[in-house]
Amino acid sequence: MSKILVAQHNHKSCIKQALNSAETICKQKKLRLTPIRKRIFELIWSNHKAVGAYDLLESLHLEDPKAKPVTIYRALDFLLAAGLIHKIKSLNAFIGCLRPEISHNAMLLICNVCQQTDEVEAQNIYQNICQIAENNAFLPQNISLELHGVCNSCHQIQEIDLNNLS
Amino acid sequence: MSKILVAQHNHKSCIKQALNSAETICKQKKLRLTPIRKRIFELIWSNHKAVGAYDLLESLHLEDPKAKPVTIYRALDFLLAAGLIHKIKSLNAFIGCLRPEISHNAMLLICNVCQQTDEVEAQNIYQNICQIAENNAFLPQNISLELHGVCNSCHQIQEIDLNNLS
DNA sequence: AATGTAATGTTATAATATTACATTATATTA
DNA sequence: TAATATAATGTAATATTATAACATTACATT
Ligand SMILES: [Zn+2]
Ligand SMILES: [Zn+2]
Ligand SMILES: [Zn+2]
Ligand SMILES: [Zn+2]
Repeated sequence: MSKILVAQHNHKSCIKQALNSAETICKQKKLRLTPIRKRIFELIWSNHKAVGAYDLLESLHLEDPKAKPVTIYRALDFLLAAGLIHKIKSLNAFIGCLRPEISHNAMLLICNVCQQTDEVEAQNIYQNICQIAENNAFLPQNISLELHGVCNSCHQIQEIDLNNLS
Repeated sequence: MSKILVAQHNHKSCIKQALNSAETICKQKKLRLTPIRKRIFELIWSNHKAVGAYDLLESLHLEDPKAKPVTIYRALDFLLAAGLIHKIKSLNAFIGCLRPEISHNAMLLICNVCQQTDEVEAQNIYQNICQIAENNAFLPQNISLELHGVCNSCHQIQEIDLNNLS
């Protein structure tokens, strides 16, 4: 996704790749990517917007009207533990991880306009953060770094709008 | 708070200072720190642990049994907007800001053991973050940086425990 | 086949947060 | 000061997000 206008990208290949990665990783880690878990993973990957648990439930209801919240949350717990998705705490929403293979100290970029979320490498940031933590005698165990703002695509649109006004 | 063992500090002076700052800031910004808002601010400052909205409601109920959730959330909204408190998104909880006077790009250090939360200066981190955002053509508007881990105080206790075991 | 463990089904409920509208307090200014 | 506008609070209802508890089924291991 990074630096690529979302409108230009072939999302079916995103989904395909995400599913491939997920299956490989689960095979490696001996985790069971059951049909429910896989389906919810697919639903999360239906686009690049963070999705809430109850949105997922609504989608799942189209296929399984009897599905309950706990079904979703269990699948989400599994996918989180497997490192296949991220929880965006500032939105209480979930997004597919872009680089589940590698241990990723990622930074989430969340667009306030189109809601699409990107994930970028931030290894240096994490090192700096850990240094500051150490300076403060704090032992970090879990870091949550979320940026809300305007993505390139939406920023360009805004500029176009401003130009058209004048 | 930083680098000071919490057990050693005089928390009444924390509260006093926090209230003084809040009143000064509200006067400057022409914001109304009404009795309700002030009281909830005090309740938030009752210690250095992040507190949930419904915990606050429970406390407030001791004084005003008719208080409703929306009372709390309104006060929280005001205090957040005034920059007097932070919301810890990973906990759905709130904590008094340690440096409300200055525009603060802070980093929250949340202890998984004692739940006490510290806030440290992280100007450089924020610059690095913004640089990475820029590299990715992303315009940052709001940054949320939360570290969960073990604070110095709890870490020392753990070491003592380990020593005693052997 | 027997057994233990993991996953799912099902029901209920907990925890967090907001909407809508009425009322009261405060600020503005005629 | 009285009239008016704006901000704050009261009150009730409801929306949203998440978990607990226990029964049943599927799967893995022996
Ligand atoms: Zn895509
Ligand atoms: Zn966007
Ligand atoms: Zn203190
Ligand atoms: Zn601690």
